Amino acid sequence: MAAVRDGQAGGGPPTLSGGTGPLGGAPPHRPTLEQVARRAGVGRGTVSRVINGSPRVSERTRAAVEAAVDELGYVPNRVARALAAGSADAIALVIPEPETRFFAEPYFSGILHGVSSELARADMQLLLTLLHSQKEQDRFAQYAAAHRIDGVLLVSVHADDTLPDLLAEARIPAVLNGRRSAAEPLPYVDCDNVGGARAAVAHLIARGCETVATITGPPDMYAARCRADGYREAIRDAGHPEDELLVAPGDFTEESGHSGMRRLLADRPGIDAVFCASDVMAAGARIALREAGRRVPDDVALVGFDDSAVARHMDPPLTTVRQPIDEMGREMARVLLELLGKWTPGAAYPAPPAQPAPSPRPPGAGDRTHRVLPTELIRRGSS
Amino acid sequence: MAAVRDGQAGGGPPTLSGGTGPLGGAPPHRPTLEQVARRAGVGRGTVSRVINGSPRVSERTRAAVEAAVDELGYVPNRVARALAAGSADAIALVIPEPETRFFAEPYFSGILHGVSSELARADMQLLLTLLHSQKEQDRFAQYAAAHRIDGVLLVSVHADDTLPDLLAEARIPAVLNGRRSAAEPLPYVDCDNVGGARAAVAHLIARGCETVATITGPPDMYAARCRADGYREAIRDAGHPEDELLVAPGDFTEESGHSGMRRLLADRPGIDAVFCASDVMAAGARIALREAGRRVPDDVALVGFDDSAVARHMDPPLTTVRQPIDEMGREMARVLLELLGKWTPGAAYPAPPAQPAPSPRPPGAGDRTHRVLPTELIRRGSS
DNA sequence: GGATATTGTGGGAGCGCTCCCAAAGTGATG
DNA sequence: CATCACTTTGGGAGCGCTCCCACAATATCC
Repeated sequence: MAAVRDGQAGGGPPTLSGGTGPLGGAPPHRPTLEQVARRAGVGRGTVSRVINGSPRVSERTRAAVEAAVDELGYVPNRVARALAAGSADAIALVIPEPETRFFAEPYFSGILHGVSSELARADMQLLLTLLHSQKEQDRFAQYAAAHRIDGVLLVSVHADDTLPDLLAEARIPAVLNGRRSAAEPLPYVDCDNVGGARAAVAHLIARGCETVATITGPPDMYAARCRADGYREAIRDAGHPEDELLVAPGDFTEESGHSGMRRLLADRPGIDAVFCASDVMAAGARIALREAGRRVPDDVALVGFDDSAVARHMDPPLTTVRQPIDEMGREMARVLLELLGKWTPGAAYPAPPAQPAPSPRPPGAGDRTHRVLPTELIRRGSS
Repeated sequence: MAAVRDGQAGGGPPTLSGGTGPLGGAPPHRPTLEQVARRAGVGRGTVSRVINGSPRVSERTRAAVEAAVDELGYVPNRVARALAAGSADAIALVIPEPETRFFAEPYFSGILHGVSSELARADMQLLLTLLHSQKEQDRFAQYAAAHRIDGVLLVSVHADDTLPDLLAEARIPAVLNGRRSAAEPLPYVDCDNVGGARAAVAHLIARGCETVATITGPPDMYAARCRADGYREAIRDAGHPEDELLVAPGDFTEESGHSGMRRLLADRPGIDAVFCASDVMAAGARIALREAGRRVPDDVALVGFDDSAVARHMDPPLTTVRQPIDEMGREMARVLLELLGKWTPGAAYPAPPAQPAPSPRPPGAGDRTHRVLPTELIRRGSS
């Protein structure tokens, strides 16, 4: 203990390095809670109470402690806090390696942005974890449990992913971005893929297109299936004939969009519109159309999904379905925070002294942990 | 609110959701080092030595401990370890808010990927920190110092950024991606902007272009100035006349590429090639060219910089300069890890007794901490 | 006026680990 | 057979915080 004190006793307030000039001054000694307490002439517990905003502190004392905190430039050590409190004040955003392509999309940046800003409000830290191998993926739940993080945010979940279950088993709160199936038991935040696809196709039909095809995403992703479902619903709603040859399977890659389009052109030369389940596939399809000498949108109208960067830069710019990405990120963070008890939706309201019976949840919207956000059709030149 | 405590004791979703929770399995009990020690019939110190790979353990003991670790499924608690060891085993990748546009670029994903994979090798965690406001930016150094992280990686540094200096003052090891000036004192990893630009322009000249213009990036970014310098060098090397009207200022945005191109076309109608300091500006320039009825590359050849997503999707695809992004990320992580002494054991933490004569400025004369990686010209249809 | 609440406050007891020192064990040496 | 050098091991002493219990110091009541 004496050793600790030395660093400070030697030369005045530790964090006045601003006064002594850059790089020249005192050693970068970080004051501890104990030192703040001594300075303020109070006990450790009291300082702890003040910095945690406990109401059980007198005004006088609080002011004294705050002054000491300022003078010393005290910032609590999060590691110590985490150890003592048993919670890390950090959550991990987990991305399986194969999904890193995904990074380059505004999608990812939007999620990140939303998550980050919501987390900042709760003063929690964001850990980014790329799982490079299947082994890492399997071990992740175990590591996560080593108390370094309080919860997990999972993006780009596939139907056969086991990680969510591993996390559930390990009792680690997790929120998925998207769901694995219609009956996803875990908390998730998704967008209305069915509705978005439906709106896109309805738009094409309203525009006068007769033969509307689609290029789908990989069937092991629920979002892809939903988009295909939306397509079918819109076709049915319009009373158009259902034709399975108008449905080309893709896998969200540009290449699959290209080959899917070629297949469609070969099977059904008369198509005059295509709904692609992703913008990237639409870009591939656009190339195939150009190769086939079809003009967009005059010969074939094109609509994508995602509103990614390529959409705006295609020629003509691509009509597409936008997801409320930033909001999805925020929502994921909120759901997780709520799960952790770190965030109360109605925290601003006076505390409910006597809560009435469990408030009945609106049907469909289900519990607070299953959320589906609306999409929006962005019209551009391709349709 | 006592929500947190309530959650733990009361039986909410968080941790102690009950031994008889919904999933019914074993209670989520995390074994401690102490328990492993007991199980293996050894002392805590010995277990610690084993899990940290100390050589001072007999084979017999090591085997016994490892068996106990396996049986119990022991994973060290990183928080406790960080507190005891005084280092957090985590570094932060910091991104100022205005740069989030940057996210949507393969650039960012590449850096992230490189950083992440190198960090994983060193078993360090990656904290992603978006600084949403100037205030957050100013406070960051202080927070960072609160021992949650060992070092910082900074991307997209501007000439007038003070954060790097704040970090240096707080003695927090930091590595920049790019530099603020030719005389950057802090450790950095950059790519050869001058060489890349030079190669791009030389390529245009070799191709037979007579009047090569450029649209530059914002002058407050050193990278932008370097690219402009590279342009000038190549012009000079080829013996072409230097003409300041061939240099249009931009700011890396599409809009500035557009207006820059219009200005160039107005001032020097005869230009037959343009080197844009970023792909995004090239996209803007491309639009202006189309508006002016100039064909690419027949009338005007176009080259960009960055090899971003737009480059591949332009029509024609854009010739551009690629940076070894993934490798830059890796290199940043390596430099930081080296700075932290993660390669050599025995890192003295709080206040070394009497360190002989360490250079007072960690980022002093650097060879190992100042790295410039080569770029590569990617030829596509636009030139 | 004495008993009982109420509000503030100090500080002990950890959280799970690393660091380090002294003790125990081992073998070679004179 | 005592001595010394080395290896291996156990466990005390924290790291900086939160939690919580006891103990003031008032305030409230019959």
